[in-house]
Amino acid sequence: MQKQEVTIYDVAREAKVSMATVSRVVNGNNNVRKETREKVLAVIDRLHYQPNAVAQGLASKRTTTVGLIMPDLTNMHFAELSKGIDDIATMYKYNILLSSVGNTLLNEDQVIQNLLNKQVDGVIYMSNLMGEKAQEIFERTNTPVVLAGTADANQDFPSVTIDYKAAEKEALGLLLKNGKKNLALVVGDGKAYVNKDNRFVAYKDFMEEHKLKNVHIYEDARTYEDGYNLFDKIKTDKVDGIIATRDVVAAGIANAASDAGVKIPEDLEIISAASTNVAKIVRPQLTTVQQPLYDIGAVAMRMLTKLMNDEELDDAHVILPYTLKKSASTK
Amino acid sequence: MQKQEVTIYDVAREAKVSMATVSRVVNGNNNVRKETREKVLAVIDRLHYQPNAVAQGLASKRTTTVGLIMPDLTNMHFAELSKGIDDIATMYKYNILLSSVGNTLLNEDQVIQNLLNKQVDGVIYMSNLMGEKAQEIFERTNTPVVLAGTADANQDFPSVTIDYKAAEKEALGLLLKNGKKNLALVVGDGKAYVNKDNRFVAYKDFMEEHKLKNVHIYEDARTYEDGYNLFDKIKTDKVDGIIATRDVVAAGIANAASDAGVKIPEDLEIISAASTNVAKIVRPQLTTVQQPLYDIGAVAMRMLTKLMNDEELDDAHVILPYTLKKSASTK
DNA sequence: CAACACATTGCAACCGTTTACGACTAAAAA
DNA sequence: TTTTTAGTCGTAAACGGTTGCAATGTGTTG
Repeated sequence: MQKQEVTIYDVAREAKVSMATVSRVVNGNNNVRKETREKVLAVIDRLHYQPNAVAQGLASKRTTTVGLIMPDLTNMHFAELSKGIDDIATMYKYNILLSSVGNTLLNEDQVIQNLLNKQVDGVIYMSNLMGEKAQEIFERTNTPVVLAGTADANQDFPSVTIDYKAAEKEALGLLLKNGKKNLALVVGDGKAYVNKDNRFVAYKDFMEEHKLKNVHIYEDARTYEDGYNLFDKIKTDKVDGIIATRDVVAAGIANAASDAGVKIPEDLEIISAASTNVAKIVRPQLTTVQQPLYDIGAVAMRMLTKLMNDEELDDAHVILPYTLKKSASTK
Repeated sequence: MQKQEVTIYDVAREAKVSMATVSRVVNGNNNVRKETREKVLAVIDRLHYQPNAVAQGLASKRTTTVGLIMPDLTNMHFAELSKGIDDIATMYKYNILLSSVGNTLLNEDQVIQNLLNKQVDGVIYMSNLMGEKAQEIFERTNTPVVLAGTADANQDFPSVTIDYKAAEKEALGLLLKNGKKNLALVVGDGKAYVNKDNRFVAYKDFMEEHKLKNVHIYEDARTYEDGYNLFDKIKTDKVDGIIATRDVVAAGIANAASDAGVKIPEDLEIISAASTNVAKIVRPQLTTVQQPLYDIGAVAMRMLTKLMNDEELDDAHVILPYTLKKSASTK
């Protein structure tokens, strides 16, 4: 049951040097004579010595671990973000400690506190909406935090996003240009920063600006089924242009429309604000707002590495470009 | 820059007790008088004391962290597995340390070693094929390992799977019953345990058994585009029945077939061996082998908790039931 | 040859906990 | 009253490293 077979002390003894010296060669400190280094390395090799990262963490106060906070692993949006984060983290030799907070804010603060107790060197937060307690915890700690694909209303924390308002308006503009007047917004969590503080605002601005009266915002549409089932209401409301934030939802609406004999894009145009495989798979293929999710994650992680290294950030609020990619679900 | 504001020692001093006592109340040890406990808890509360999990880990040799090894976060297959794992891990108060090993085996052993150095209490492995070095490392350590959705040829490690051979044969049987004779297998990694040691074997058995001559195995089909592009070859080979292991690939084939005017299921039947949203979204909807991915992950994690707790496993090789769910892509 | 600079190494404190062990107290048993 | 017993609590040694500082040796310089 001996977990730690061989410690730094064993190596020191075998190599006839002090632990300090072994520690130095393990950490690539170059204040070591070449022959000594080689001698130590030989022993390390022979004994299969592996440093205990927990002990290193305690002594050095750095765990080379970053915490990731997200709502749902199986949501492609977060999966893509995570991939960008993971790749950069790996590149900089950080491990990722995962924490999904489900879809509710319940216990978010406990989850975060737990992460902090594990002494992560930094945190990437990509949940939709930061709760008050969470924010307090983040403000109290000096562990750096970067938001990826979301932001806080006060811009208190560094973040990486796209210009959600502009994207929303551009998408709405396309629908309007195509002659659609009864425009609707379909979102998941209405309280999410991206929705409440961006999409809703942009939508209302747009509607006012173009003197469009029929405001339709549908919330809590998260799954394919939600989208499929929502179609009835959409039809009743005579909506002819839709922007859905998740593409599985958009796909559900599109399929329901097709099944009901409604022609896309003639009678109904659909734009998805996310862009995953699904948008290509559903027929007609969806016009989408292409968010550079991978890049958002990667940039966020890169920023975090700087912060963990006590470097300054050139820009604490990076906004990456999006593109509106037209496809068959709009004219 | 003081990371640790308040330690157990501070609490001890303020509460006029020893560190040992504080430790006891923190860990819920009941050898503490009620009044003492309350006094200590009050101080903990007042000082916002949070235990340092790294120090706990070093002293107790348990990190309440498990390592997760998988190829790709953005592959729904692994995402679903992970969710099952994550939920159970959370339930048992474990955190997850993520390690994706890309699609190549390169450095897999380093990744694993790194995880082990961080003193994870256990590992869940769900990559397709365990490399030799990886296996050696796992055999040398006494950190428990459970395989989820895969297995090793020798059954050396506990695992949770479905009966891939039976599933394969049942699917092939359906195609044959529907009059298809030119049956093909489309897989991602041909060397993966699930394919090499199960699907290929079952396929060849089946073909022999039914005296079918035209063997078609297509490898390296991983993405929607791969599937779409593969269709040409499939057509040339006059294949009329397909089992694809990934549903995005199946969707690609289906869409390519539709675009080429090939009728599904009349001229071509398709079965997907995986079952995510995509199978429902593509038209015609795909007949799928429903793997209980979430459950596989959950059961694997549950087994791991037992192992980490030095409990015996009733069954080290759990096989969960699958179902063949017929839909529009087969008759 | 003395003085000094620099490279190399060891000493020992420290990181923040857990936990065996023993001490102490008060109540129960003899 | 004396001895047991059980319940509480403190002491101090781990856990496996890192790192500031001092010590040593070696070569350089005046």
